[in-house]
Amino acid sequence: MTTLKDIAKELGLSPATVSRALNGFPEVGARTRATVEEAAERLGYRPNPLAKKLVSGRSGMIGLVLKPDGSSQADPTLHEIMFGLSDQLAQRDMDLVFHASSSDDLLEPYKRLLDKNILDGFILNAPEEDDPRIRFLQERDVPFVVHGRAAGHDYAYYDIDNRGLARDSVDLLLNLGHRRIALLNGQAGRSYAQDREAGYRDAMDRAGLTVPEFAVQYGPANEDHGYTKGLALLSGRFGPRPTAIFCVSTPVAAGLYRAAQDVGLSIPGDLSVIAHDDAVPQMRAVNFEPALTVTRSPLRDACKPLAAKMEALLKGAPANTLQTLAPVDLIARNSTGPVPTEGETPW
Amino acid sequence: MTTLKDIAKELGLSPATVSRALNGFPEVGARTRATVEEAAERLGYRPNPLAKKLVSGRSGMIGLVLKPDGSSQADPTLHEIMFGLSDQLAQRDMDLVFHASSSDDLLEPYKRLLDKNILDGFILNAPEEDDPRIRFLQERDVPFVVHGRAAGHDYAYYDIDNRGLARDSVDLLLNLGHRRIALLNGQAGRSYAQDREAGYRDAMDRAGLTVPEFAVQYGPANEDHGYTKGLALLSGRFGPRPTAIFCVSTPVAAGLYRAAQDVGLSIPGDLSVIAHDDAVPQMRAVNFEPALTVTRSPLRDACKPLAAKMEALLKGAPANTLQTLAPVDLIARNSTGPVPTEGETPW
DNA sequence: CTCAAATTTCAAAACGTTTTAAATAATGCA
DNA sequence: TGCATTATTTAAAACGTTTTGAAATTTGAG
Repeated sequence: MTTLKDIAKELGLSPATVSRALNGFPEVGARTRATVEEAAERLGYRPNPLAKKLVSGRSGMIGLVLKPDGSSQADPTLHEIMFGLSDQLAQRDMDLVFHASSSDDLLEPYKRLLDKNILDGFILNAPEEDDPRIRFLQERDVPFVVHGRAAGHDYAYYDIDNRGLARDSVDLLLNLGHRRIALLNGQAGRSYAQDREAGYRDAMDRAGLTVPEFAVQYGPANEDHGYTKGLALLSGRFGPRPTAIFCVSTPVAAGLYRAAQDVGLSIPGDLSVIAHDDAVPQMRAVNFEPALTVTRSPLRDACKPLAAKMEALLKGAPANTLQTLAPVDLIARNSTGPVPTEGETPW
Repeated sequence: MTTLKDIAKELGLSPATVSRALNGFPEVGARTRATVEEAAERLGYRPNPLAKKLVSGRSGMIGLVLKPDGSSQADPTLHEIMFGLSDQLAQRDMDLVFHASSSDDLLEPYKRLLDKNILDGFILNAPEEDDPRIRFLQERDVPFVVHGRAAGHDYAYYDIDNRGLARDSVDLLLNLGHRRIALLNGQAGRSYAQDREAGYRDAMDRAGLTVPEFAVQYGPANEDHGYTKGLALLSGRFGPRPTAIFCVSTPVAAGLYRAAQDVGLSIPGDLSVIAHDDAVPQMRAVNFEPALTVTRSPLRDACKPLAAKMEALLKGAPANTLQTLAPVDLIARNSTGPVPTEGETPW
């Protein structure tokens, strides 16, 4: 391993000059710089990041803690985030230190990693209302960026406009004449679920429609949940069945499709379905039969801003200037249609 | 942040003594040690790992590079490995640095991480025959442990006895009277696929049975592959259909179940199915209908030995003493039964 | 008590870099 | 030419630890 000193000795220069030459400082002579660069290349010099970080106080390592809790198991969204994030961080010369927390103390893995004293910051996902992780990191003054955003956010985040997309989705259904519109939501505590519910209620309110309690169902955003809760809604057990359902994710919609088939309802003839699409590769909305109408925002798209915000944060940008709320496109396909005539009466 | 020097100053000792006291060196007085430990506790001292590693040359970071290639659709096995590995490494005070290689140069991410000069070693998965990654790491003298094992292995690895489990599976089918036994294999290049095929052929050979070319089908070990290739085998297009099929994974078996249903064949009446089970939580062999007969070795079980081997390797153990080939259990359930009378003639 | 041996502690160097403050060399201007 | 600037380079300190070799202290035997 050739070090800075080796180069300095080789050229009869001081380590300081070599350091500056290689780091593009302005006060180094053009000739000197050229010589140094040539020597560095020739000797195959690779700076030792530990040494660099020791003095700069930065390690270039960003932590990501995920909990392998039963429901989020094999979650394709986690997959998507991890791969995308790793890629985007790498492009900014940072690395992803991944930790799976098996402990059920949420904070334990953060404490452990912080104690090791080697991370520059964290990326959090799936925040909840009044999230203890956020409080903890703020208390300790550790830089972090959140994917998503909970109420009263005074930190760096990237989120999509969940409230807006829900409003848009419901508006589309309202314009098609639907009145009995249900929501197959995500887990109750999650802020994205709360925001989408708020948007849903905004639109329903504005249309003067009341929302019976059973019309909003919570659960993990997977196919099983879509199937069982979809079946329950369509069975008519709660009263007249909805003519349109807004699903919190495409897997939920897939479950709902199955439920509709089992009950003998056609889409979009008897039931309109719209969903939010995270655009994970293995569940493509276009491949649904009929093709699924969605609001679409690829999870991958979140990774770049998350990495960029982390970079900015570490460079000293104040957290409250690093907040993004991204708008979402609505893509109309074939799973939404006019309300069936017998369904025009509201709940 | 309190440092070693802070403690030294606080107690009127030298940093050297404090260091030794905290690291359990024998030559430090009992009283001194007690005082130091007390002070360290009181001041909330956390050693700076960068500094430590700078002098020791170790970082405690282990790299894992995965390629998000299209076919590995949200691969639950990757998920399982990542979570398990992170956990096991953490227990040994190491951390997982995860990198998703989007580049199609296999070696690029390894080079990049090595150039950063911060990793102690790598964990590789899914080796192929004459794997370029292995050659590369051996050339550079970088410690690594392989999950799986390719031919001519002179490195540290943990693998299951793929050849043996395939042999056992086929033997079970042979004992039930089956003669036309097919293999739905994984991707052709992968060493685990080659080993299982070898075991399959061992057993068939020993029974004096010839294996027609179409009886072994390759592809990604997912449900789609199981369905399409299963359908092809069961269609009779290649000749008399197999009466038993050995599947390389439970998702493949799930696809095959669907195919059998579509063709109108009952399991195990018309078709016996056996699979290897990685025991990922979202595809449980007991929940198959009928419950799936499998050879079972949880992926999770691989993580502990992998982490342990890495630890040993870094402590200086020679790689060829760190090779494990784990035996696999066969669990008979309800998807295997006696050969149907019309199926007793071999291919 | 005394002296050698054993135990404990210390000062300083080392790891590979960056940064500060000071020194030297080069340039410009009168 | 001489002096003040400016441009370039250097030596040394710093980051927080471990380790080496020496020094100081304690212990034990005679």
